[in-house]
Amino acid sequence: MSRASEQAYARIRAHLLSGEVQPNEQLTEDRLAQITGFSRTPVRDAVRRLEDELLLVRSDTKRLFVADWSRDDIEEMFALRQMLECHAAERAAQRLSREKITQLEAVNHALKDAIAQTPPDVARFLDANRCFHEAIVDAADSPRLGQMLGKLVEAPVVLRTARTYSLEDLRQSARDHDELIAAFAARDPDWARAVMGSHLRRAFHTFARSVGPQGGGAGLDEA
Amino acid sequence: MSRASEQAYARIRAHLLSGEVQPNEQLTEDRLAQITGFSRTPVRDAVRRLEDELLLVRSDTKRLFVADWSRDDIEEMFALRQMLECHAAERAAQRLSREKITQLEAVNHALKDAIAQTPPDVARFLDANRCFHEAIVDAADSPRLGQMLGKLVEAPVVLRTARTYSLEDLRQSARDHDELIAAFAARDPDWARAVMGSHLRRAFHTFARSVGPQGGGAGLDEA
DNA sequence: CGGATCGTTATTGTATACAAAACGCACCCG
DNA sequence: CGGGTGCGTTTTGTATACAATAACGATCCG
Repeated sequence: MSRASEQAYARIRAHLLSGEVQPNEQLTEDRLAQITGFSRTPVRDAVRRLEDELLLVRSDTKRLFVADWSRDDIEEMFALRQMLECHAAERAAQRLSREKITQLEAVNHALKDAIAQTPPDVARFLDANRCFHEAIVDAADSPRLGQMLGKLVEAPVVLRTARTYSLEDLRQSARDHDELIAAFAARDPDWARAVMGSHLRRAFHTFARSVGPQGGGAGLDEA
Repeated sequence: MSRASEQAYARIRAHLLSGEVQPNEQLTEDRLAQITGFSRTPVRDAVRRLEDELLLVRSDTKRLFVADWSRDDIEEMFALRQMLECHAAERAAQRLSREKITQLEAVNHALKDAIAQTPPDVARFLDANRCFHEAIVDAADSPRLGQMLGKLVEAPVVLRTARTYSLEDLRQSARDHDELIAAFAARDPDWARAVMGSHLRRAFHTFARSVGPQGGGAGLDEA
């Protein structure tokens, strides 16, 4: 989309993730238009996308609310991501060129650098991590798969999860990436799939441990 | 969405599937507004959805075109559908109530009736088939999974595929459904997944056989 | 006092006019 | 003759006004 629509999307999204709004809180298109500074037209566009990503939901009568992610929702999200990204890893193993594999190595090197800082540079870690996973999905060469994963990874939980990583978690991630690269270099789809599976499953448990076993919305229980 | 937006979506979709337009043909929002009789606002809404379903695509400069589904695209679509719907079957096996299973039996009974006609009532078969699969996805109780599968199944290819079924293909589908029901009744997720896998994979090969081994767009080579 | 109904207000949906951007073509210059 | 540049046209993007619908509250009746 173009300028206004895109910016409106980014601002509303930031607003939602910032924690300034509560799950189940009602929003109006007018209010969002005020916040973003654009008219309702591009705002409605942005809202459509955010609905699609399930950051916003509409009531049965079209009123707009901040989504509330239950624990079940989050589990579901992780499960789907795992399924799709394992598939991506499998396909990537069959398609990645030497060149691309070298690039992955570079990205993971940057990721390790971010970890090696004291304290670890989590922002850079996240950035490199995202880049690494995106490259794999891209190599899978499946537009629809990419689209689906895009939405899943965009989910708010992923962002919030980051800071719950311990240093050891971060290091294990880097090791997983190394092994993924080895699987790619060996052109072994099964191996790649398996490594990706354990990589993501561990991420889920790390998350699950950090938020505790209780259900309910994930929007407020922090700080 | 509401009336105009929804109707615009339905009409444009019908227009695309009717074959009156060619793959890669350019469309304008204005033209679609004329065709549907609504203003551009709801049309743009509808177009967004159709873009999301990949029936329409935009060029790098935002111009609108009828999507061209290559053979690779179709294979990809089937592969993703298989992956997701196997997952759904697995989850459904763990969740379906006796009651729901009974309903599935009824639906499949209707499906068999449609086949038993001479000639087979393909429209009714398709309807019952869709209903059957939707019930399973619904029972999987995973909103995002449902959303993803919705888009995939909406794809045009599925509709066009129907008429390439032979009577024997239709009967085999009914048998697959029976076995799925058996797997559900036994609460055996692995069994359900396996049956769903072969069910959908066969559908793919039926399709692939009917359109032949060549690549290229799937929009015109019929009649 | 409980509950339904109607009128008011808040919110979303649609149409239209206008702005911005992209395409195509002709023209000009090397 | 080739290529780039400018201008008119086409197409998409945005703002605004208005229409339709849903929520809320007050009033009236039982």
